[in-house]
Amino acid sequence: MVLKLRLVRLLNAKRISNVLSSFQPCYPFTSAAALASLQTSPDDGFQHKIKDFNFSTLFLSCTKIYLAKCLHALLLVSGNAQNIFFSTRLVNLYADVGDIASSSLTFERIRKKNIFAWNSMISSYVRNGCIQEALDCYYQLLTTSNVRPDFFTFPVVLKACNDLKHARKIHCWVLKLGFDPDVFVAASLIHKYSRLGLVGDAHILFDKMPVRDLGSWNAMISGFCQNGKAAEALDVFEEMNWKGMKMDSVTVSSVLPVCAPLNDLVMGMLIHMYVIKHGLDFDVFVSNALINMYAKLGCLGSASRIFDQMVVRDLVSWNSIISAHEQNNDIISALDLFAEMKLNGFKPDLLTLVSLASIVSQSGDCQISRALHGFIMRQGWLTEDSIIGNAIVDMYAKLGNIDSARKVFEGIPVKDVISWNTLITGYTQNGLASEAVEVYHMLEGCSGIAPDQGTLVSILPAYSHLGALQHGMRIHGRSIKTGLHVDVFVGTCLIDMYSKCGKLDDAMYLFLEMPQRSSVPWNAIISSHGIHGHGEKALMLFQKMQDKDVKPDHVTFVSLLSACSHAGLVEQGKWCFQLMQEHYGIIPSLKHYGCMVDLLGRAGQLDSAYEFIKSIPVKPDASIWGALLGACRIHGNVELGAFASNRLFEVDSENAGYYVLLSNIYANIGKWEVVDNVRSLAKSRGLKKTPGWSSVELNNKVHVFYTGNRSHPQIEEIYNELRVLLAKMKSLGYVPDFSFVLQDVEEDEKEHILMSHSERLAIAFGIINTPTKTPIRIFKNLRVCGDCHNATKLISKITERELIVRDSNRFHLIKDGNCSCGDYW
DNA sequence: CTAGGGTTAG
Repeated sequence: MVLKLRLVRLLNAKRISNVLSSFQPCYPFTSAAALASLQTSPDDGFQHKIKDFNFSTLFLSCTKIYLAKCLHALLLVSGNAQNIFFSTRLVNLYADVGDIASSSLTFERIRKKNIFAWNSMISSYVRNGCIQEALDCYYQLLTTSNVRPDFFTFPVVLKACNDLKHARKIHCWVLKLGFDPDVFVAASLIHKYSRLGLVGDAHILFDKMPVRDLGSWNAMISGFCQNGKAAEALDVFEEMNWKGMKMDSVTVSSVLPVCAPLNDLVMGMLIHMYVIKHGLDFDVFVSNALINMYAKLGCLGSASRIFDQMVVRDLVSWNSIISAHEQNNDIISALDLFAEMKLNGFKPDLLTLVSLASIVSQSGDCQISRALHGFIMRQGWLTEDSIIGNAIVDMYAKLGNIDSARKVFEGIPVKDVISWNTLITGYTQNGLASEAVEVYHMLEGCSGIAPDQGTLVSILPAYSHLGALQHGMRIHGRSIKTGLHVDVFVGTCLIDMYSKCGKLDDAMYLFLEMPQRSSVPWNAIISSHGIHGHGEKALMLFQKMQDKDVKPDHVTFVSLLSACSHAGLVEQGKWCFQLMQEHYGIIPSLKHYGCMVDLLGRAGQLDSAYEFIKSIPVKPDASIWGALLGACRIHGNVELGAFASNRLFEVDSENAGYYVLLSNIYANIGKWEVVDNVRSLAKSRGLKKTPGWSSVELNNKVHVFYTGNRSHPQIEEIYNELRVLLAKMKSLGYVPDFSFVLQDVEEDEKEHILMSHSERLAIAFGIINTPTKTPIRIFKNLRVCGDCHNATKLISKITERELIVRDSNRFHLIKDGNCSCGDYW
């Protein structure tokens, strides 16, 4: 280093630039040392030599902070630091190498600041993202200096202001000073207005422009694109083409991002061809935009090809290709690319980590999730931006770690509507519907944030899950008020909500009213008919869907197969399963296989179900064996049930529900010792049976009843009602089915146990508290037992009420002593 | 010595 400094002094000034640019980053103290050395031992000859040197070329070679400082030192030493040209250039140089503090310090030291200096300072702040400082600097220019802003000032200041109030104020200044016709100023104003969504204002200015260069067209288009106004952007885009204006790389990279939201792959490909024809693919922005366009439209191959062909890649390119793989569910390649990115010397930024969080949640690795969270905290990104916080909330929620999700949510300094939506969805997806509702009420009550489309989509499934029709209808009303009911996703959630609350007719009415171009609403209405036991109707709807050329997806077939399974349509189910693979080329997932096992098993074809499992090309998971075990429970096949549960506990020994199923099988045939063994096995593994509960909605409040729990204030009344009903039921020929009592007790006791099932408490509560002959809707978290199913039928006859019971498995739509969704199994 | 319009996200 010392040697190098000596060199600096000995060489003539013209060589200095070469020496400076050869400095390596391993000399972090070079600039300070150079400054000290040059100041303490000034060499007259050297100073004399650099006095007349043209520093302009030196500015170009300074690309790092220490080089900028070095140059600053040389300017000081050579007595050039007071020169306003050089100081202004220094202001810009420091800003360009990212040292905004030195930049502003240099600016402060300029004694007589001219408009060049002011403009440079404001622009430096903007380039470094210091928006407030830029505006402050501008107002300082207006109020404290004798210098007047010029037409260079306004474009920069406009870039800094993000709200309408400021933009209008600037516009007034522009008019006052007569800069209106200047192309640059006008284009900046146009861009700002179109970006703020003021279509009209942007158009007025645009039409008034005497000369329009390509930049003005681009300003107009990009403003609309960034504001989400795709249609307006395309109008301008077409007009531009029509007027013979050739688009450049800026036009292309502004317009490409609107292809995906419009689902317009053709336009994307046309632009891509234009890009190739005009050689614009060497522009990094253009290639990045192309990668993102293809990735979002599901063409991962095209995205990868563009990435591979890129000569120069930046951080955005890497982020884009990683998120492309993440969005298209190729997490292995996404992780490989992440490693490759680091090998290429790129440091991950906030957006890399957002993609990574999503990858981790798909991979299901809880350990990595905590490491990722730690890394993000250490970077200080969590306090900087809500986006990364939201991504972490989502990640934890998807991994089932809802408590951590909640904690991170609480820590987000400025929560936006997506923070709330993510948490609500997290609770719903983890089966915690009432917590989701609680968070939704907090959002409505005290957050000051307006719910959006995403909020409705996140809260509606919670209400469907709780069977809370009145609440769900309130959301429906709300969506009509805000015009969101025409949204396909909101509409689909409403269909789901109405059908899960027993209102299949209303669900169908909504379905007929909404656009049916995508598979999403079809899947919802098919599954609605499925859970109501209307398998034939579900198949008819599927036929209609095909007639209308709507392409079914893997979800469609899950809905269809489970509809067939609930209605006992074995042959039709098999046909669907074949059609899915042969005609639509959909590779069955474990969900589809599970449905098939359920279909065969429910229908009593237990051996075929087992043979089917053996034919599955992938390793069966717990849900597959669980379906077989459930079928064995229905059909009382002890042997196969024991076999299935052994396989089951190999893959999942943590789910208490499966132990209950197994013990039920043995309880049914009176093998109480085995029942005890299974129960103590579950106990020794620390598992607790999920307590059964039922809920009923009354006056906008959800009342929850636990089996055998006597804590409700009206409990005496409820049991009285049940005793009266029991007597009437017996007179109609009711005989309790004790096979559903899984304890080894006396018959009297068994009768009482059946009567204390949570669904009966809820029904009795409903009967007491609602007008006669009105329908009652019950929701149960587990399956309704066969005895309760029969009892409910009789109660409906006695009370002349419609009883709608939804359990974790299906619907029981009971009226006049019959269940319109078919009988128990 | 100073200026407008561009790509990635939950």
